Amino acid sequence: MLARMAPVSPPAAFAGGDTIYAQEDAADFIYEVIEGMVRTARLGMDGRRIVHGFFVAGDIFGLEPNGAHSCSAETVCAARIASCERSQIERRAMADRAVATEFWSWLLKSAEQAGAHMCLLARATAVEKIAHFLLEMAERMSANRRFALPMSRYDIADYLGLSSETVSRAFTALRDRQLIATEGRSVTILKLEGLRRLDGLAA
Amino acid sequence: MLARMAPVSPPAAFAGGDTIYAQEDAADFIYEVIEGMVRTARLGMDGRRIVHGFFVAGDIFGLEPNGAHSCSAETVCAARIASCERSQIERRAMADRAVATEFWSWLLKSAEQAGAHMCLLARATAVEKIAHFLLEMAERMSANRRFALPMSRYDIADYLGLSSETVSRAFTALRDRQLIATEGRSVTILKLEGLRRLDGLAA
DNA sequence: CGCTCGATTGATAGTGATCAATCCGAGTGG
DNA sequence: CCACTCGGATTGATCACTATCAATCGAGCG
Repeated sequence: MLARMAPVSPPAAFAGGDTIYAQEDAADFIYEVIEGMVRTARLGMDGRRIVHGFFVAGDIFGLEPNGAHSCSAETVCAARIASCERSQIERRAMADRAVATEFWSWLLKSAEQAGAHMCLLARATAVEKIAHFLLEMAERMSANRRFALPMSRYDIADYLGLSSETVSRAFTALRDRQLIATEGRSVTILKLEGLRRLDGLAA
Repeated sequence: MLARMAPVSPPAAFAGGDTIYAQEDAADFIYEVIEGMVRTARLGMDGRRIVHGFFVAGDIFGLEPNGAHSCSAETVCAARIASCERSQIERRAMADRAVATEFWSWLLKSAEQAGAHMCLLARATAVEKIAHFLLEMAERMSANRRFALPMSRYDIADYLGLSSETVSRAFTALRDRQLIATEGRSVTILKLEGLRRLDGLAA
């Protein structure tokens, strides 16, 4: 929660597909998703896109080491985004011990998540990646069984290092195994345990 | 440099292959490599290993969000390792603004590196991964053209999400293209530009 | 000397990318 | 209102890349 740490601007409203900042833009602000979803992505020289992460309500993004963003950030669907000057955060972190602690633990947690994602990218099969992805999304969107994925198959593919066709096939494979049901972009988890068994990466 | 930030213990000497800490151990210390090389790795339930990173002289490792290590850390070759209580670091960071800034920028930089590695894992071919790996190692071991890789092909494979055989084949492919020369585990870069062209992931 | 481990190379199989066609829903303009 | 279009999703066919299985070779070591 950014507001606990620094004064935030009133949330700005975006439509789906809007660009919040572009690769190489100056990284002077930090953002928090109030509602909706945001993705951060990087484009390689050869046009290959990598989606670094999806951010939902309560998530913070836009913090980067150098002066410039290494990723672009776009809304996946209509969203409201609060922002805060980076210098403000830094000043507050220096002055207020609680803010510093919160920020520090947040940084560590995102490093941890990046590590888990690296495991997934390095070693999991397509179906395992999708199973993990669905469990991750269900948890982050705090949905029990049924939830709507706002992002396209292309977004999922670029997040998991797959092609969109393979993402489709993995969905149908899970559906054929009766682990999930799908209806457009909304997913119902039928057998949580079955998905968990496929997500065998966590130690 | 850990010593600038907190009192460190005198460096401990390890042989190659020693375990510094194991997965699930309590994460009460932070470490700095003084000499040699360390790898951090995670084992999945099914035995698949993922090497999260290699650390050389000057690198810090062992900092994790929860109380327990999610990775194990082992020496790749004989090494000297300094350590420091985590609580000490935290106390110093609270008290000294310069320490806090240094630590913070260090955290952000490692997040950035993790992001770059995710791109590599997600989208690069085997030869591209090896090309990038060699450039990364040449830079981090501050070697100009010729350097010895202390880690095995298995370590490299688990770092890049490949099999050891594929790593071997990628090395011979690069050798056949006259981009590198190899002699056991030591590598000579013959055409830096050729390798850079393969490493087309950075934006 | 024989052992084991790591590296390399070959042969084969499997997984996912790519090319291609179809289908569907939403938006658009006649 | 309906034909039209367009992007996303799905499925099929084929191909490329890498994993896997297997054999060999060499170095280090008891």
